[in-house]
Amino acid sequence: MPDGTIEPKKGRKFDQVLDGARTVFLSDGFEGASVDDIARAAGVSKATLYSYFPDKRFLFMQVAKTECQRQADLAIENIDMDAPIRQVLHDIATEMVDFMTSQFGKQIFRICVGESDRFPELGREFYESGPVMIRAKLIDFFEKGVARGDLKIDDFELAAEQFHELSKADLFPKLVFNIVEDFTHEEKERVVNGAVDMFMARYGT
Amino acid sequence: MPDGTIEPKKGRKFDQVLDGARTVFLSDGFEGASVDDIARAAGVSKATLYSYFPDKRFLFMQVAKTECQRQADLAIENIDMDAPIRQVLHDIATEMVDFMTSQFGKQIFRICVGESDRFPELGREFYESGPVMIRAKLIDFFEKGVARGDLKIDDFELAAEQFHELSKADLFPKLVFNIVEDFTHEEKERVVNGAVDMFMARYGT
DNA sequence: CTCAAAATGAACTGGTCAGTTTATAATTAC
DNA sequence: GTAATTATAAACTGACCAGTTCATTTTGAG
Repeated sequence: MPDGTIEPKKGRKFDQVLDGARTVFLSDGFEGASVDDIARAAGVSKATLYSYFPDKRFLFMQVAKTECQRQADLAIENIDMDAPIRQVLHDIATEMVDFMTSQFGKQIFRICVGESDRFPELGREFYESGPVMIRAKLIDFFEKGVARGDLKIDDFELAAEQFHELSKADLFPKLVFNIVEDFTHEEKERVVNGAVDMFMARYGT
Repeated sequence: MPDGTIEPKKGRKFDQVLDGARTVFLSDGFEGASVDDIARAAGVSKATLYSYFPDKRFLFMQVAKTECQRQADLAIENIDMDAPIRQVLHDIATEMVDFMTSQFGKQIFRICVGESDRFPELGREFYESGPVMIRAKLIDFFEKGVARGDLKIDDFELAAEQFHELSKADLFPKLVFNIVEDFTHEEKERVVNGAVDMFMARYGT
């Protein structure tokens, strides 16, 4: 029992399979990805893959969960919560837009929406580890703002969801319906600043 | 040439096929729906179906387009554009929420998002006949509001997209990720009123 | 009634894919 | 160095599905 290294999750090739799966799922979607493709991309035999994961769905869930966690960890801690309020709002909105427009953000959303009817845990799982987390962070910040006297908010949950939606205005539909591939910095700024202006007009003191 | 009746679109069973297709696509999605199922639901042989439509995608596009048109026609003309501005905004937001939460609205969105990667015309088609139409209507109304002195707006497009997004706050994610099936009138009112309040705080005079 | 156009059903083609099996080879542990 | 664990390749099962074909029946117009 060599406990010198941190216990590897499941076996030598576990992460290798997960990596291959992430690549293929992200580029082909859930239905579009074949298990043979995933095994090939992972550099692993199909039999090995099936020795780690009971089926394709489970494998996909694992990929989605892992990746969401990774993204959430990355995104949160480069915002200075003590900067002036408009600055903080601007930065948060920018983070959200950047995530949404990233390859991963776009694809994971597309897949979760497309499959969450035939595959309900998936939608729930994503909702819990995405939107719910974001909302919690926003509410935290709003509470500070109210305490400081910068904001006046009655329904915190609604305010958080409003800010979230505002940050995606115009960009989001164009993205999910494949009207455009990506946005310039200026296009993003227009929406982000619009969101901040609107939010402060409503909830600023 | 009996022109007494309005020219039937293509043949006796055209609409019958379309109806069956709508039913099956809406309940099973695009990939999930089999052409055999559709033919069965339409009460038509597969050969007949293929004599009307070249392939499954074309059939789906036809269903989506027809249904969007139908919904758009229905929704638009029961709003009194000359009522007080908050009233009009409230009514428009309510229409949008009702559409979004309808079986058709939910499913067509889910399918278009899920398939628009492998099937790009679909996304574009839906965007043009959905969000773009809504935005145009909103901008029309905003222009009237500005002329009347009720509103002050610089970026009309952005304002329209913002109002659209605000009207879906909180409700939309819960729907597409299958957290809830439907909303009460009160739940909808909370969001709709929140959208109107926010919009007027920013753009009201 | 007649005949052509439209519709039927059932079989068939060619393809894809998830998941299993098996005999063999590589790794690792002791 | 040997035995046990883990991985491999490749073939295979069973199922599903889009789209075609064709011999037969139904429909409807004149």
